[in-house]
Amino acid sequence: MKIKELPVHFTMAQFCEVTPLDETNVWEILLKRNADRIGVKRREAALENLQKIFLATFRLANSVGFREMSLRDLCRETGLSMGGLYGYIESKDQLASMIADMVLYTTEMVQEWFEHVADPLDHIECILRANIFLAETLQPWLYFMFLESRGLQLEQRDVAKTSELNIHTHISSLVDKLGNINQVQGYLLGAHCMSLVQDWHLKRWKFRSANVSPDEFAGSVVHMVRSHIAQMQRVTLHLVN
Amino acid sequence: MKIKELPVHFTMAQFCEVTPLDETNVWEILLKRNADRIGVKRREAALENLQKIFLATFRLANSVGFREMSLRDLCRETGLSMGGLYGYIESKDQLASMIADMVLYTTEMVQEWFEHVADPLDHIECILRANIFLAETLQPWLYFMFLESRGLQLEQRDVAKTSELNIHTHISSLVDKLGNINQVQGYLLGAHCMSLVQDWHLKRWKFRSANVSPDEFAGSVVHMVRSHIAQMQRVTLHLVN
DNA sequence: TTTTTAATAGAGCAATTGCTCGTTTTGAAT
DNA sequence: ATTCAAAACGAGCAATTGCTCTATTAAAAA
Repeated sequence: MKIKELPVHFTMAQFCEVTPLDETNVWEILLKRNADRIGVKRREAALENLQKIFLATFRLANSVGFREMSLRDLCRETGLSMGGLYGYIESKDQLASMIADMVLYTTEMVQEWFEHVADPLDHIECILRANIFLAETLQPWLYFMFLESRGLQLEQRDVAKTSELNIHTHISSLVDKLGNINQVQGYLLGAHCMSLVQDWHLKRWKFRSANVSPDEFAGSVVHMVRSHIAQMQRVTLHLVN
Repeated sequence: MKIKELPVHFTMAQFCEVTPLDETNVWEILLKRNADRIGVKRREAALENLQKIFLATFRLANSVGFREMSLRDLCRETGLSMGGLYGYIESKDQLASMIADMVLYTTEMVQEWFEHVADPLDHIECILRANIFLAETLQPWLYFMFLESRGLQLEQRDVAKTSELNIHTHISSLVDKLGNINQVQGYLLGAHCMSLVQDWHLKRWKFRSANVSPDEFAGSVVHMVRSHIAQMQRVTLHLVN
């Protein structure tokens, strides 16, 4: 099945079938995109250690913060030594940059997947679902970016902001296509969409303890957005008549 | 005018009139709640320096992060010396704790203000508006708490989480009162409300550059929530008939 | 097995951190 | 003007940080 064949109300399971981003090939992509900077050349060992390093980074940084995580903590957690670690990263900052790069790469990828969907409302639904389901796979990456982007070097600093604005304005422009909805309303709807979608990776602790599934969550978000748009159109029509 | 006399659709201006939390007495509250820990006894000087210290902390911490803000940076920014600074704080951690305490104090305060509102839908609207307008005054405090709570000592660590869960479950219980809406839907609606409200202080940069006013934002959020609830009730009724 | 290369180990370095404490300055009461 | 506690100062301390570099081990090639 290809992405183009997905139904509008696609589920998490259906999304996972078509996305080239599962938990195994994330590390292959990571290695490929940073091959020149990684000293270790033995592929299998490199993949295994990269996974160790990044999972440990997420565990530490997402619980106490990236800056307060020392590289000695990271060594203890991965089982590597200081020298071993530096075979995979150039510096602590560059470790964060690699995460930023992956997030930018994957989110831009998803953005293009649904350009063929003609109906604006359906298109919005696809974007919402895709971003929620993507966040299910990449939660630690996205969570890291949201909370640590301030601490990154200038280059990667605005990655999160510009990525957010891209999707935001994309949704707003789709709302515009519907007609009968003014620009401020469209802008705010875009903002609300971003907020609702990000909630899934920002508050993962809450939804996990409440046993909410990604499909339930996505369904609720889609329902809320569609209700809001329908109500706005109803009000506008009423004013016109 | 008292809080009980506020209309349901109260504006930012009306809210500011009745709230005992403006930008001047925030510092008096802060001083009062930490009087025993603050060495300096001359009230005027203390108020002025406290303001300097906390505004500088927000400026630095909210742009590069609390942990990466050194106390020497803070001294440069406030004009105080290392020793002078330590007349107002016991430690760097305790500086963060004072912020956590203020946030907890103010958010719990607001929570009680609208208990008299009988209609559940109106009650929800009041909570939404109040939290958005409160975030207009206390934006740097709330933003700090959201982004730095991981770095706090165990005591204050869960302040943000429990505070969020309190309001969340409060809203969900109000939705329950409406009847005809199942528990999962009610839970998710509560989550969406929290997400939409927090968006106002988390993405202040976005709304400022788009010139969105707090009243416009609150109106949009309220409209979205009411539309969603109305639509859920409509669907339920349709199924019943 | 021997040789050679790739990968890891971890003590050590310079810089920075939060914090202290003896000294100096300030400002109100005498 | 004199006094004296309250407040501010800032050099200095121990601890920790990111990072380097040589010694050592593991793996691959001969």
